[in-house]
Amino acid sequence: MELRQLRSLVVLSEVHFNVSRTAERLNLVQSAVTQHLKQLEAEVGTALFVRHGKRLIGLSPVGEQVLCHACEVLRQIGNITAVGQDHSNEHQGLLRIGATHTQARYVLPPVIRAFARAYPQVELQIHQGTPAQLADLALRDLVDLAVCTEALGEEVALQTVPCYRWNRALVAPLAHPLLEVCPLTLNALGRYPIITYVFGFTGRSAFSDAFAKAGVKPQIVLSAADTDVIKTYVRSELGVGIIASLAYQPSEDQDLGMRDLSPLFPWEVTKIAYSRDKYLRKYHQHFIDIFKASTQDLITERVLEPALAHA
Amino acid sequence: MELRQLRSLVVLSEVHFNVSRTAERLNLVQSAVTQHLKQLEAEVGTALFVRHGKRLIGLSPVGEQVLCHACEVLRQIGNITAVGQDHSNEHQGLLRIGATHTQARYVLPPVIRAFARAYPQVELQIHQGTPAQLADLALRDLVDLAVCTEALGEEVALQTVPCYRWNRALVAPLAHPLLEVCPLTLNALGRYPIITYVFGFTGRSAFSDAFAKAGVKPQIVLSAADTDVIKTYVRSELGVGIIASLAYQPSEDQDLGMRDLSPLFPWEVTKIAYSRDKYLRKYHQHFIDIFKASTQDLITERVLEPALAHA
DNA sequence: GTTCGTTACGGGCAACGTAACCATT
DNA sequence: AATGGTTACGTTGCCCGTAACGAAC
Repeated sequence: MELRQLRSLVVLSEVHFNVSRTAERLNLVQSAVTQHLKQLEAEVGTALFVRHGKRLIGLSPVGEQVLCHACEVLRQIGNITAVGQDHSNEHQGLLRIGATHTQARYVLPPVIRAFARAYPQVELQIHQGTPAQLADLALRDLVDLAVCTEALGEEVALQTVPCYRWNRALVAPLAHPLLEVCPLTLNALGRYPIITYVFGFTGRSAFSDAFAKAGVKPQIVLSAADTDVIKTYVRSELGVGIIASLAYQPSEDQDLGMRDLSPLFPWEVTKIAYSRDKYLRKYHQHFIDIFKASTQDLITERVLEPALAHA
Repeated sequence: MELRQLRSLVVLSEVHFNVSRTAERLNLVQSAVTQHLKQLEAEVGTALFVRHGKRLIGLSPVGEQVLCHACEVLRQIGNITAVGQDHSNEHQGLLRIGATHTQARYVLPPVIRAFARAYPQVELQIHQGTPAQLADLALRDLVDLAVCTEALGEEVALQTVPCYRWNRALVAPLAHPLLEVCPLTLNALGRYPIITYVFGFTGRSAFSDAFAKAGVKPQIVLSAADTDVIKTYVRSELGVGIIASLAYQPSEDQDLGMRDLSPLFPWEVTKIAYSRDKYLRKYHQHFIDIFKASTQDLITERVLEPALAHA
């Protein structure tokens, strides 16, 4: 058994079992990949693939298991090279971050800036996706670190590091009556059309639960995965927005009023997650530190103070 | 990076960094192993070994980490071949069991007999060791399954399957007064010289705790790792023996009297442990089933009934 | 002096690439 | 047709083994 055979298998599974594409990605010729797969099947002693004639369609049950172990092998091989680079080229490498739109747009910029200053030779990649996709990317080691609020808490194969707490804010056109209502309650919110995040995103389920518990049925006129989209529709007066308060930017959002909603909804915790059997390079760990330090400011400036004001 | 390089590294660490022995084990020549190690160091980019001149003495910190990942790689490679064999030669293979002497001598024989009948083509190996050694063997995948009562409960990298409960029995020459004392207490035991297991073996620490809690200081005249040794010295009247009750064999131990001690000591649980990231072949799992079923009888015949009698 | 590790060199295997041949859409 | 996969065959690279050298105990 050879590593190249496993590489062919793993890449094959990533390109929908197209042998030609697999060969391209590996800088090989198709026939070489065919050989690898053939040899692997011979060594394992069973068919690993489901075939339609000559075309490969998918994996047999045995193939699934083999793939799983093969991924782990390659990850560990990656870890070995990472250990090496960490001791020779400590400041050089690649950092692949997975994040939701909100994180990428409103939380990561200062973190990335600080990190890039500290590690100018580390190439940065930001991959966007839904929380569920991010968990998957982290598990398959297609990103190094996933920044995420939901959906990865229960995945045991992921190590999660809690980083900061946040809560929601109401945004509405400046003259909107909800900006003045006192006290502001879930009931009051329920009387206006609301624009907020789609399910699976940014604390949406806790959001809905809060309304359900209060016996209020909110009028969600629009859901979006993306705070910018929400703001856009708020500006066109489709409804009031409920967004993560850290996504309100005083400088750019002067035309929108903002009210902290932390008394009404539970706090959310944003974490950084990574695969448990992944070796974190020094700069990976440093990124986490920077992220935590930087978001500490977020908490003090944006979240804790308004929260205290309402307390 | 190639698998053979990692194999050389791992085997090297198993033979105290003797390159020649490594080569023998791998059916290679010394120079080949030297090459592998050299290439690996080159790829990792750092010294992996501590050297005294040309001799290899140990691993550098980086080497330790690399070794760790390399072991994992090889284990997963092993899992892949295991998956394959499980689907082609389901009934052929190797079963390496780690056990303490007591398990190997008194518990395993009927299990092994049943297993060997079911899988005549599976080669069996029994490795003996202390519980701590067994845990280590299982972690390093030098045994498939470790049968053990202690010392592996807290190791998170081991999966443990509880199998049966047992407790202790007093064994003494037939005329010994302790066989008649009623009620039998820890205090009474404390008045006679005792022979039992050494620390780290077969529930010895719970044994000592029981005495300590009762404020009794037992007179341990001899400790042994091995029930047979204990019985031998009991026969030569050096003291009374306290052994796992399942190690008393009515047919062969007619010259010794036996009294159940389960009211005096806590129950122990014997488990089967294996490395979490190990693929268990069908017959591995079947062995666990047979073990549990077979020891179920032990409980009914030897443990539960006397326990009820005393209840 | 013996055991052990490194280096140099040559032969043999096998991995890859080219190319011609099938299969599927 | 065109895209995708398999098989056959030749060449190159490199992996191992032999052997001579150098260290360490």
